[in-house]
Amino acid sequence: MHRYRSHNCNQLTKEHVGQEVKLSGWIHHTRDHGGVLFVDLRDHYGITQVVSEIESTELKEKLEHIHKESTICVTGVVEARPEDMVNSALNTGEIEVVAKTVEVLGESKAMLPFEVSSDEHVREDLRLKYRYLDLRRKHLHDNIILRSKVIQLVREKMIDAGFLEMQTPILTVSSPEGARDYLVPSRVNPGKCYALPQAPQQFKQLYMTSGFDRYFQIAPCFRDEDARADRAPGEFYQLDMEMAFATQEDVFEVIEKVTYDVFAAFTDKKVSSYPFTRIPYEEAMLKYGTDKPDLRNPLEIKDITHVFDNLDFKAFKNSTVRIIAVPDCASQARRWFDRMVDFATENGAKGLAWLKVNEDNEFQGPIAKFIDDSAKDEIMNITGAGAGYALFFVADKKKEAERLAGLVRTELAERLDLIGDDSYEFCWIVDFPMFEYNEEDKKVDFSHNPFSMPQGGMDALLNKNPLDILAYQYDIVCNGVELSSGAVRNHKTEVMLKAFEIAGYDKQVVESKFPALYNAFQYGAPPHAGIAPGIDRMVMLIAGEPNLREVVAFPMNSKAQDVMMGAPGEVSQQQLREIHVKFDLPDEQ
RNA sequence: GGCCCGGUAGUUCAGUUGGUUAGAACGCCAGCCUGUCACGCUGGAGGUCGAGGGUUCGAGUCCCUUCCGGGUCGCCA
Repeated sequence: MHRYRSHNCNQLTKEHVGQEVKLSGWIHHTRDHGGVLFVDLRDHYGITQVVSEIESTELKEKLEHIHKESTICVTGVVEARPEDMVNSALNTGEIEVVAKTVEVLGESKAMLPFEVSSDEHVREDLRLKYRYLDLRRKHLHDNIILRSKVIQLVREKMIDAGFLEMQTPILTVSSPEGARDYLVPSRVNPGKCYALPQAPQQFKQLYMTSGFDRYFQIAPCFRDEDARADRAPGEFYQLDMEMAFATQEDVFEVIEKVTYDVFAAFTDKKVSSYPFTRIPYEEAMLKYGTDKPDLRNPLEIKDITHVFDNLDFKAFKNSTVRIIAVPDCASQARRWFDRMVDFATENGAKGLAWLKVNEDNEFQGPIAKFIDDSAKDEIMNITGAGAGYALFFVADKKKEAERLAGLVRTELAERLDLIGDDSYEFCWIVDFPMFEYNEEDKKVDFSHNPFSMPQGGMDALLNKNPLDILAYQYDIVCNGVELSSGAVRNHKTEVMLKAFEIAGYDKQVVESKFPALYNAFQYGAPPHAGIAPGIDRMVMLIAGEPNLREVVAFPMNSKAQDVMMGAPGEVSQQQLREIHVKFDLPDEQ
């Protein structure tokens, strides 16, 4: 006979009636009716009802006093439930197990920190402290199962597409670009530190240079940055991939298929069919005011700067003017518009002008008097607005106007409930600028990844205004969430040196900061390109969760602490001496 | 580091203009109940109202400081 179980708690049906079985699991719930006692026995797979009848008083007494969430092992006989007692909510609802023996395997305290059997909202710090109890709860348990299945499918799809899963070092060197590193002091090299990788960026490029063709890895990445709902502090996972002899389109083709297949496999919602929409960065900033637009939002921003050139409206003079036309909105109360103005000013706008288009297609509202007939016609033309529309105007310096119009677009859609929740809308943002002007330092900087290939190559670097040069740099975005960025890499040392020179770094900096890539590329590098979509974010989107911690089994809190394990923790003086570390802490008060 | 929201029983929450002994539901404990599956019924235990200070005859409630949690900006692919 089996030591712990002959079946799991989601298995037994009418077919098993009459069999003697053994089940193990957690006491999910008990219902004591005096003469008869019901126990819902739960394991990873499901729930089975165990019954103790009046004839076995001793057994019933025993079961009655075992605390919920204890683990027990039950032997008994499967019996069919009467027709009208079938529980259709359970896969095992046709039967029940009449208990003969019960053994307590692991006892639980009487008072649980929170109810495991209910899905009632619980304070998050408590959930994190007792994560093993939280993970027993169906909702989170199912999310972690989903996560595992998503990763498994991603792996299968990548391998089907000819990719090899390969590892990269966890203890490596600090990368000077990007976020702060997690550092690990070296014992045998006093005064030196390893860094945990922010991404396996350089290693995957070295794999390509080493003659491998298609690499991928479900890669842990470490960044010492402050948390957000969609950004875990500390560590997270990426589907890191790279392809040799590949263009941007080659990467898109692989990733579009994998993301589509994975999302479609786990959701009933509509998933964008591929090829996904490509939106140049400049266009995204104009139409959506952001480089991670939510395409479920039907509103679009238009530029009407030129319309105000000939009008005597001082507030809009010498500004970039953007407009959002919202259908079926003119009926909103004055107070509703005032609240939108408040929203805009709270976010740094000087104001938010608005107009209504009335039944006769006339403008009504605070700034109507400044807009003459020809300007009105032009605005109606550009926006496609008609009766019942409300128009919102944002005027500022170009960058600020873009940002504010983007915020207003999102806020309008949310307040008017225009964002449907029945689809995953993917798009690529392409043609990111290679450089940007850093106002603070008064210099040209890389705007994203310094290893991206500039469009036009060396010729562009030599002959174009740096701020006009675009990069083969792209983001994949879903429902307003940035899943990843990627790029065609710069595999030519001379182009690399020139690009760094424009950003103010000389040859020596490149040689010393990126010795591996710089040296490797002098021995014949293949053109290569890649991307690294965030696994946690994908699962978060598929699970419909608002927050990354709902799809991570053991997440840290927003202060990058694991309150269950007590990480980060103190270490002994001996350990610190061995790694040659002394803390320099601010004086205690 | 800035801003916003929150912290009341084991849990989720309510708590009026500052006014009697701070409540409910679930959970827990005891008892009753032979068919429940959110079982039902009776009774009971359980509170530093996050902490400290202040105003007041009187503070869960008002003020100040501070701690903790979440969100967001800064930061960040």
